[in-house]
Amino acid sequence: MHVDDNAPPVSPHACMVADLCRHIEHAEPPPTLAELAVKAGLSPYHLHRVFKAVTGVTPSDYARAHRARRVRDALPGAASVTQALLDAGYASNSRFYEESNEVLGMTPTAYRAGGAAMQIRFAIGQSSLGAILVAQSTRGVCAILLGDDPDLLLRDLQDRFPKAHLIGGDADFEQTVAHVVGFIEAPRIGLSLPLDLQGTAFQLRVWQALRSIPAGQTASYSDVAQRIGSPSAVRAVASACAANPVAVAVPCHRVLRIDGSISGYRWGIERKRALLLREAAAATGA
DNA sequence: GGTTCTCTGCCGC
DNA sequence: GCGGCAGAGAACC
Repeated sequence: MHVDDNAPPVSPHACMVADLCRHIEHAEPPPTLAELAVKAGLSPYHLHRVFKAVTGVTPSDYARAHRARRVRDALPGAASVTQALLDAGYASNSRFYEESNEVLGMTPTAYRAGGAAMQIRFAIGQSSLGAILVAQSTRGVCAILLGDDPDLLLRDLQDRFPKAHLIGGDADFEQTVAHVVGFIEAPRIGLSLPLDLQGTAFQLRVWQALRSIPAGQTASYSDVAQRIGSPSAVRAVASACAANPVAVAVPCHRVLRIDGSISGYRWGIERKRALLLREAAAATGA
């Protein structure tokens, strides 16, 4: 997938951390910090910091998130809830139920019943920035995608929600799209629709921070990293921006390089430039 | 309730 | 860039 127009070069650290992530995913009891340190050839202290700087989360957070993902994947097809969570690596039933609300946003049984067949309405329209796809789950807007080719936008939506039941061409929903297009043309008015954002804990923190940047203002990636309390996680912030599923509603276009130059944009750098120009004009004029 | 592991601020090389 | 300590907190038994 095309994520960043000019992604920074991959550092040796990033490669090493990527290896460790794969190791965490495959090891059966999750590896301890000390074990990971041996594998990386670093001290546990330093490894911990490096890992967090690259990914934005600690190794144990990463392991927890991966375990949670495994349950989510296993739950819909599992023989029982208990079987699914034991398979995913939870030691016991009670351990999982303690955090199930955080992991699933609902009880495990409800998730198993309804989560897999999540219904998503979508429509594709045109805005001054080109083609736009808006999608909405029962909880809120879950995707706003921009591009040149409507077919590619639809394929992107399918990739993001492979198990969902996608419903297009709904007349009622066209109104919602018109609403979102209006918001794209004038972001300052705000989007009065609820968002349904799915992401890792770290991504959600970043997206929340982005939403606090008002139209007409910008921030650097390290500003955002500081704002969420992980000042060294600059690269991870950039990745989270690139993973933003709702263009403009989570204003990742307001994040610039530290020297103020425009860095990459998931939906094309020209769109980022256009959005920023428009917002700056609205801020000074009128 | 004690132990072990995790996490972070601070410092030294 | 890297290692290590101190001390607090969470997880585990």
